[in-house]
Amino acid sequence: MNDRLPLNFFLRDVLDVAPSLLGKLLVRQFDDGRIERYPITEVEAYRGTEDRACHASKGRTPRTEVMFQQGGTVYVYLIYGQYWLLNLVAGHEGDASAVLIRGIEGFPGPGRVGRELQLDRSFYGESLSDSPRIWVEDAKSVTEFKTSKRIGIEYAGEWAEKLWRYYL
DNA sequence: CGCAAGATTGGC
DNA sequence: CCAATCTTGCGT
Repeated sequence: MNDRLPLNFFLRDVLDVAPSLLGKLLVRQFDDGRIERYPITEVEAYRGTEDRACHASKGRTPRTEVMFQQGGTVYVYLIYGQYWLLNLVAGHEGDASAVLIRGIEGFPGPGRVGRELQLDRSFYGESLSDSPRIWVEDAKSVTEFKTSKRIGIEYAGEWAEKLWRYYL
């Protein structure tokens, strides 16, 4: 099909939004007009200021600001000075939660996702409802998926134990 | 203003 | 196992 997910899809608890994104189509229209659709295969939920693994746990900063706003937007940031990681902000204003897109069909790994989609700083705050270059389309719901602890956040103490990684 | 650490990846 | 590469938040 070809329908963009409505804003409401993202205005739910991130623990509902994250697994719901599995199998959905991440769509990117590049500068040359080319459009690619990638089924989402792996995600992780980062939930609010309490979650020590979530960047929002640092409070409101220039970098985390978009997560504190209403969901349905893009949160990107550069990691290790090399990779732009893609997150989709979830929840209502103040929830400060987001879903990290860790893998899409053909491109496993958050860093590879950002590279394939040619992301950069300009995507920060982009609206998934209006953007002409990035959005998510509905697809047949996934009935089965796995969960595990989130990757690379050993510093988060008890929060590192949460099974908030969802993958096919 | 300096510095250590980071939701990673790829090469040795 | 470890370097690459640079932004960010925090301490001085």
